[in-house]
Amino acid sequence: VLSIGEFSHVAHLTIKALRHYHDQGLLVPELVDEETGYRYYGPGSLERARAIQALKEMGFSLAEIATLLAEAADDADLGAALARKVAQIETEIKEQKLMQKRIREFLDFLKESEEPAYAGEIIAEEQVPEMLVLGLRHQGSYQEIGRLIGMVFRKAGRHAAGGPFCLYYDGEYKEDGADFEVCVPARARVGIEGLDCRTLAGGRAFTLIHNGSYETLGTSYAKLFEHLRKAGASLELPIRETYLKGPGIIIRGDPARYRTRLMVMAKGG
Amino acid sequence: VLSIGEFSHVAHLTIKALRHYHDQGLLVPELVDEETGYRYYGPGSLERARAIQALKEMGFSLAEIATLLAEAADDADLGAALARKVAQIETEIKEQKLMQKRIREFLDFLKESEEPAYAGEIIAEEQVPEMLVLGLRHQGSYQEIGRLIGMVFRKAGRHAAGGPFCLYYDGEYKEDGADFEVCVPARARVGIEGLDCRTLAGGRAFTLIHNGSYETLGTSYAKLFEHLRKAGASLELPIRETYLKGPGIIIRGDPARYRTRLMVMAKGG
DNA sequence: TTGCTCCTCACGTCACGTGAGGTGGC
DNA sequence: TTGCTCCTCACGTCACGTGAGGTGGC
Repeated sequence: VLSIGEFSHVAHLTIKALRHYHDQGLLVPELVDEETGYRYYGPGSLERARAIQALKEMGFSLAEIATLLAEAADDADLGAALARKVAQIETEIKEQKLMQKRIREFLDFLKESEEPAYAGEIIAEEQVPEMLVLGLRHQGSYQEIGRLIGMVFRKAGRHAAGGPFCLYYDGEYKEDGADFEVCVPARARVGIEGLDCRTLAGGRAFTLIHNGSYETLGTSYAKLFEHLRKAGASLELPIRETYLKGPGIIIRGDPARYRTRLMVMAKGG
Repeated sequence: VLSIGEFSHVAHLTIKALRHYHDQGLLVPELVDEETGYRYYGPGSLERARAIQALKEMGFSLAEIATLLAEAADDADLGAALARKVAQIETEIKEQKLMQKRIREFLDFLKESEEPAYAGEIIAEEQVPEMLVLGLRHQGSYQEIGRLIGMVFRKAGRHAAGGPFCLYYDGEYKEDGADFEVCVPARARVGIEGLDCRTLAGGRAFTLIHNGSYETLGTSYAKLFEHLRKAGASLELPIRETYLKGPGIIIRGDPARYRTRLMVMAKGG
């Protein structure tokens, strides 16, 4: 017979674990000194300890192990419980994989919508090329844009090739019933249920980077339109608003740090 | 502002969970009535609740979520933590798969060593066919057989095609330094490090099923040898002992239920 | 008064690890 | 006496669930 410390070495179990198993009645020492309370273990204990370890390495809890060891008369009786455990682990793995999928999709989204380096709040005139996009047109409130962006990204999945933007088809600001379209650049022409895949025409455009909260967008638009008028051009709808850095999906960033690119196409550009 | 019950509905979180998040400082109500202690939640709480849920579905603990929400200024700041979490989940999945593998291997072993239906303790004379086996020869004590069987099965893996048996090359019983070989039937001729793959010759054999503990094997052998002598045959080494039902790997079955097939080949059979 | 919503303890879960504080024999 | 091995509490972990017992306004 061995003291708990000695047995701990041969069984590869900590003293704390052995005491715990004793408390649980899972592995009772062969002898307990009544005076000192010292536990003593024999070869039978070692055999049982091995069985416990083997079942633990198969993912069973101590309570499960206790009932298994109590009810099974030999190895063959374990079959059903083992098969069930494999299935149970399988569903756990599926949950883990689902978590990974959620994270990976979000990481993809972060990568796509990474903010490119931009100069300050200068008004620029440029020739923009045409672009393949996936769009979702909607009549409603601007409040819904965040939700719609999420939806478009989810539907587009791997086909999304950049950050989201929005096209405004109204000539004026509308609280309700605004007509707009949430878009993402597309990698290739694909057919996706609920999304419209098409080419956005390019042309002569005026752009401005707006820094800060959406509530102050008006001022920036005013500047842009004024510039347009001075240049003798008139705008062609829709207006394009690209969310370089917006409120985020999980964490609402500081509105002061939002960056939005406003773009209007010059008519007959 | 909403009471905890109302907020619980819109946020899809139980009241208990909301109170817990409050205790942890993770989601503090926007207003707490000092007299009644009633909690009241506003739209800001909803946004934070969504963030918490999103991160929970990605596998983060409440403590992790608290630090993430405290330290990240926007979505992009989550990137590193998310990547780490994917890796962490990956190692967890690997552990789960290892558990499944252990269980499956054991289930395979159970299936292979399933006890075929046998009549009682009759002595039979039969022609046995030759058999392809994987063997591990060893000099030592019979005590080691259990361990060696495990080793042979582990090495043979998928190539094992049936239950284990043992060949005894000594003409007598030996406590120490016995010469024996632990074998399993093989599916096909393969080369496995440490195992000898070869064909066991068939021939005229006498077999007897021994029921019960190994300690009483002697009596059964005596019967078998006597029968052999009466039949005018002499035995050819090695003797073959097949463990139809033995002590098991995890659970030591009742020795009274062990079943062992003893087989001796008749010389010049 | 009954019913409903809310509140605050306090305990349980799982498999031990981490002390604290104490003992008996070499 | 010191050191070593052993002992028994008791608390912490994680994210709540499950009561118990009580309150204030409709």
